[in-house]
Amino acid sequence: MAVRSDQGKPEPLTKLDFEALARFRFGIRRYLRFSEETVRGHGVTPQHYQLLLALKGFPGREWATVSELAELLQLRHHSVVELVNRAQTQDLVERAAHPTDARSVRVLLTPEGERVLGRLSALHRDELRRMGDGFAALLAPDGTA
Amino acid sequence: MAVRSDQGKPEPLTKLDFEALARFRFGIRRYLRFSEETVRGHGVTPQHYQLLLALKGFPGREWATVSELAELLQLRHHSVVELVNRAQTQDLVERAAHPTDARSVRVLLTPEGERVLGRLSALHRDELRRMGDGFAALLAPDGTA
DNA sequence: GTCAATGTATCGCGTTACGATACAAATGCC
DNA sequence: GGCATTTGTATCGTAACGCGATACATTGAC
Repeated sequence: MAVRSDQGKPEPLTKLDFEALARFRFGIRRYLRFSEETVRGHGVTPQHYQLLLALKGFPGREWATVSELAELLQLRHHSVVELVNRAQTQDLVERAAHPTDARSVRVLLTPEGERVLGRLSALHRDELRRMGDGFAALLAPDGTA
Repeated sequence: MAVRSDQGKPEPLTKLDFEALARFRFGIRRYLRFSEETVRGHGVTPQHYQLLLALKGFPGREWATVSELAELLQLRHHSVVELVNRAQTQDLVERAAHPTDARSVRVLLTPEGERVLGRLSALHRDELRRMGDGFAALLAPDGTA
């Protein structure tokens, strides 16, 4: 992979390194593209799907606070607020009082959100299995996998 | 993973399935977030970096046509046109005549684009090695990896 | 030479994430 | 218990970006 160890000043990348990075990026873009077209075909935006998935996929519970979602979705707090607003008008999620902290808000799925997420997640699971090994190969940045 | 085989009508996903999908998505978001902050810190947008990388990472050559880029970046043709326009004003890429097809355009890196890409790609390579196994584990959708 | 197919470019638009800002509740300190 | 600091959520204006619709040039088939 043309790397020494883990120093700050790296030696130049080889053509193969660039190709591997590009392949990896392409794999991600392709998956996200599949996801986008799939979810839009079901009437929701990619952001909505990610929101629903983050809620249902939260370890141990089925809801999350705005701050937690900001971390999971890697967005700013107020971007999540807006996203939740939008999803709420679509009847995909709802807000509820936090049991112990009156500042926080519990964001949780509506039955409709649950239904949509179920359908979409199944399609994503299938696609991931389809990509499966191909995706894993992308992770070998020296192109030898 | 709670799957039968590969039929169209899937059985419902388990909590673990949802968690795995959410983890996978989180991993992607995290990587893209790292990428965005890194490249912006060097004065380019994420789209610019992806464009440069697609050019330099093209197997066998160091340039690509607009159509090829549209496929690699998973964008519409005209979105790529606009992206190339923007990158061109930043002196990151340039257009050149296609040798055999007068309709096509060769998009290639400028020396400046080459420099920027080299620096940024090294950082991405390092980050990927850092995430390395963690990312691979995300790919096991049943959470057992 | 005509015509469909291909490749690139332009324009206007809607969405979305952001920074700046504001407000409410909780926490720590004395 | 009062008060400052921190934490959590929300609002507003803005800029970037990808897209659909559209236009134009070149190629290739016949």
